Amino acid sequence: MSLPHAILTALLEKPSSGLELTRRFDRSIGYFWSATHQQIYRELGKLEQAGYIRALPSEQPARGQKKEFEVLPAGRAELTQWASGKQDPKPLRDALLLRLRAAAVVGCAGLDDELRRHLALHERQLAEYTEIEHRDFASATSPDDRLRRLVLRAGISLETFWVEWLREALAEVAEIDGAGTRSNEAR
Amino acid sequence: MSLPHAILTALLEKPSSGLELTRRFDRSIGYFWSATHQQIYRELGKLEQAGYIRALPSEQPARGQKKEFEVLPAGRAELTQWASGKQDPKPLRDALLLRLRAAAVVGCAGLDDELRRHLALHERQLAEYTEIEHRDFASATSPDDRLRRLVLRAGISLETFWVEWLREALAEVAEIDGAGTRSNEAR
DNA sequence: CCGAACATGTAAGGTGTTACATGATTGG
DNA sequence: CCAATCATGTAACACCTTACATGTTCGG
Repeated sequence: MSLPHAILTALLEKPSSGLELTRRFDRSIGYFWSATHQQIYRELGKLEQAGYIRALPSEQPARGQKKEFEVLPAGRAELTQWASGKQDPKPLRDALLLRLRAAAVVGCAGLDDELRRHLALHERQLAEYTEIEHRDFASATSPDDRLRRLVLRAGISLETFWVEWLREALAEVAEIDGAGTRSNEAR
Repeated sequence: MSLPHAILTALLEKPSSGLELTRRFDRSIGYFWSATHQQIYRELGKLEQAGYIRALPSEQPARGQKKEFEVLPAGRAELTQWASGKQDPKPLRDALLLRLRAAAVVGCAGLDDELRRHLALHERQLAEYTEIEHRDFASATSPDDRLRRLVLRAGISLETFWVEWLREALAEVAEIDGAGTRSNEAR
């Protein structure tokens, strides 16, 4: 049940419309909890019905019209309770690792291209995070900023992990393929 | 569409029954792709219908009777293709990071207990992985073993990341709380 | 007025989670 | 023979993903 709380957090930081939320979920919030606009609109409906948020009373609520939401006290209470509760970390689920394990069984043709592609993606993401840290958190002093920087650093460390591991993986696969080729030539 | 391929990989490594698969998904395979027995039985049914696997012809296929599966050539072909294809990495989704960001807005009461709890969990997982590496991969020479060790090392690096980051987070939260307490006392 | 971008939504299908149901085997 | 465990499933629900549908605003 994380998505509703992600939305509550976003709306507390700044009241927004569905599309604005979608954009923010493509940026800062999406760095650790992604969501599509369909998920967001559906969830906004539920949150409004539950009395956690309300539409800012402004224009007519017609289709195609912008509709901004703000968090009600009940929503803030719900978020506070959720954030301070218990929740076990979810086990890792990564398709690339799974594919590597599959490659150990069915052979790893063309695997290095995919590893290089992922490496490039993670390098780019790492560069983006690093730039954000320098630009927005050069001097983070308020508790809010310090917590947000802490979260950003988790992202940086994670991308750093992937970059390093993918380089190791490429070296390993190159050696395996090399050995395979040599033994093929030896026949 | 990763679960069916995870099952195909597992069955290629060793033909198994549903419950045996479940156990293996609690151990080695589950380290990077978890699944419950309900998911596994449902998926075994689909894979059998698709002609990717078949039940080993042995006893009567009655309810409550053990039923072992093996991979058919079509299943191996499907897995090979999937493993060598393209797939973008999924964006990170982590509830703890989200809760930290929420805490930046609604306050971080009781947060350090939760951080300490997660730290203990990740320390234990790291110890388990490290032990496996020493026990099973002290001298990994075959291509299979080297790939499997590579995957295991990803797990080790990830758990190491969490342990280090959680320690940093605890220090940060302690400072913030300390400052908060001091400013409360100052009133 | 028309196309592009903005803005909100519906529908369908796949995946994961939780709770429950049923039969077989084995140890006491 | 009874309880615990093994083993295989069903059902219902929540969640995520993809594709599609509809209306508004604004620039040319």
